[in-house]
Amino acid sequence: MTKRKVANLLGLAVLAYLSRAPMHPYEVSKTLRAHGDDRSIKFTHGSVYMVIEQLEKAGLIAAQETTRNGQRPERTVYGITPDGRAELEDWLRDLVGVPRHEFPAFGSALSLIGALHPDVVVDLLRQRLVLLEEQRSAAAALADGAAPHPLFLVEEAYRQGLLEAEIAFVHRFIEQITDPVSGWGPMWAAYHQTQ
Amino acid sequence: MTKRKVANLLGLAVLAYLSRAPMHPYEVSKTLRAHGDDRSIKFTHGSVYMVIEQLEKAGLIAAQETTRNGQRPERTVYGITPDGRAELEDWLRDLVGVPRHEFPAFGSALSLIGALHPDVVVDLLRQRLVLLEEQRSAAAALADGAAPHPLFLVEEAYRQGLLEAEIAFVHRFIEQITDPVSGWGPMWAAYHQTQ
DNA sequence: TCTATCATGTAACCAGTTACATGATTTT
DNA sequence: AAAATCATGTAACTGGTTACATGATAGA
Repeated sequence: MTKRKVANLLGLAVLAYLSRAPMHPYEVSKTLRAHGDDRSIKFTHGSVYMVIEQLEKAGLIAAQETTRNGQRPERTVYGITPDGRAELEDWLRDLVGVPRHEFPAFGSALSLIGALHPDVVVDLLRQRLVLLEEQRSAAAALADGAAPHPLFLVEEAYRQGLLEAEIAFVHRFIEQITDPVSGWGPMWAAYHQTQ
Repeated sequence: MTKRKVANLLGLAVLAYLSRAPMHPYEVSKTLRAHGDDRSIKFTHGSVYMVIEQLEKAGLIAAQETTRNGQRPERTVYGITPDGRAELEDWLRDLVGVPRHEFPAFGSALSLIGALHPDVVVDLLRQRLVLLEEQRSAAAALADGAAPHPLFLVEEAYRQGLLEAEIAFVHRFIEQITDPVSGWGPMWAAYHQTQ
């Protein structure tokens, strides 16, 4: 895959929204937030302006008109271009069709966890479990609240799957450390001393 | 949590390594790669230099000596400071103890997937499954290759858990779309026409 | 009417990636 | 001895975040 002009996934979301109707940046920002896209895509007010600028430079969107409402700053309305539509389709296909290596923070922490004493690790994992289970409840509540169609919650379902997997993993990990007969705790603690 | 001076997780890894022994940047880079930390932490040659500079500015590490070997460029050896040790401990505790919201790319794509036709989505999901299952085999092979202690593979175990969850999710999703009696396909396709 | 919040955008700063530079060592 | 790769670092570019600016509207 030849590197995309605009890499930021926020750009994809903007393309998706502009493919329905032209909008000005602030409106895009509002709409994204209103639709709860901030749960699945990281963005701030500022980054929306930035990415729109990039998309325009790349020819994927184009300014359509500039209006002014009283003394408010001018608003430029952008629309998607044919290239933009093609990019939207291609990009989405790629993301769905081919999994990419990711770097979840908890994974990074796990790879360095030897630097902590096993006793404190167990405490922390228990604390994490509590918080994860809270998230699970919150997610369940969300799933109950009626959505227009479950397709709108598919991203939530995915998240929940990951959440369950993490909970299960943390449970297993705690047991591996604390198992009275074959637990890693003692060896780990001894190794930890040597630093 | 008051914002960390150095946010990049690569900085955490560098602190962890320097807490065992002082090193010069290139050596850090090599060691990280040799230990396979590039599976859990994203970094390049260049970013190691950058993050070391940041850590030094923040007082978490300090230059210890500058040596020179023939005509090669000078090497500056860095060691961790007491502040650095404290930060390492605190940061790791935080990462393990409290889960943070993340933004996996597949999740982002799912939130926008309505922009694709359901038929192509099903194809893409099937393709994804194939690739995910390849990853699963590769991971299993890795787990068999003898590690000094399973603790060194704990990050892999975590990854595998997530992988299984994703595979299960994709299976379910395909069925939800294609189920002959209550599948979302037709409604989705109709909606998709309207654009 | 004063204050808070919304609407809208710009500018400055900082972090991260990529490309480049150059001597040393190893391979062919 | 030429070519490739390793060892080591710097510099330039680009992307993203944060902070700021300012008029409009709504609530107390």
